[in-house]
Amino acid sequence: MQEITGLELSPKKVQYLKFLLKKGDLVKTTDISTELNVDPSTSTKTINDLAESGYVDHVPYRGVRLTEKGREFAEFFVNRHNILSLMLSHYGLSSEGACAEVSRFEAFVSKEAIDTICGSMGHPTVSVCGKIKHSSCNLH
Amino acid sequence: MQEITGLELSPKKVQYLKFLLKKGDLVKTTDISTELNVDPSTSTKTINDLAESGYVDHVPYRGVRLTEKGREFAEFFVNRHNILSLMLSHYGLSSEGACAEVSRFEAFVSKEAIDTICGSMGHPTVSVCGKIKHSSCNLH
DNA sequence: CAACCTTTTTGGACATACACCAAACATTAG
DNA sequence: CTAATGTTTGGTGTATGTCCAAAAAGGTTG
Repeated sequence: MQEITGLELSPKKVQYLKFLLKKGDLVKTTDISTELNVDPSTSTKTINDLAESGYVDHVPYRGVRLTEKGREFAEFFVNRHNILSLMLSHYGLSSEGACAEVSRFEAFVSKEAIDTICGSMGHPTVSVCGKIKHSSCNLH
Repeated sequence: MQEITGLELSPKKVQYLKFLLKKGDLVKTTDISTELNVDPSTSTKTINDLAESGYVDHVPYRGVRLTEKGREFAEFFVNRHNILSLMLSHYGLSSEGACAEVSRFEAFVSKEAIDTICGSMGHPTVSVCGKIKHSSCNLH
């Protein structure tokens, strides 16, 4: 289990990891390119970056799978998304609006801030976008 | 007065405009490079970009000044920063923590979201980082 | 008012992130 | 085992943002 600052990955790479976690198991690079609306060659290249950094394992022509490290990060990314969406929804944004807004900036919010916000909310278990787990929250 | 989506400028350029508004009047490109910790040649280049897009006027070797358009955007950027900082401070972040956190992601939050949040807060006039004006808030 | 010193800009190079296209390559279906 | 399909490689391009070295402009002072 490694330190997560929350600022390790670019917005696009965060999207990749969240999608990989949602799909689970072995995912085709083509599924990713379809989901994220990019050329298949783009997703292959990005996946190779993520593999080099140890977030995924890539078996060429076969598919991609999160590593243990990748899974931990992906779970944090999903929680971060959900906590931020819940927060925005408290200020009058619709579920969809909050979700869309958060998707643009979530990659730049630190884990430290998320833990603080999460604690301040009383560690909610449900957001407007999905459920929230607290295994990685440092403020128990 | 033109439409502002809030997503027009990159994080760095938002910083430039906020600094220019704070300093007011004619600002040396060297002051900017000192403030933002970049090489003077970097600030000159970025200022030229902003001048091409109509946010500033640049008189070479003399200084930089916000245009009317630039001033409107800069005021929105400052308000956005302050509203988001106030929001985060409601969830347990310190003034400095909220301010630092917001500085990283503010460029990706839309004016539409800010107006909604601002309205939901009852149009506060004071934040943890400075005062808030409401001239540009669409939900008066 | 000319030479010098300082400030600012220009030009060139580089890094990161992201994207696409065309061609090569592997897998799978028939 | 060949053809169609799916995937990767290599090449290129755009947008940001960065620095360094050299040129240019501005300011200062004998």
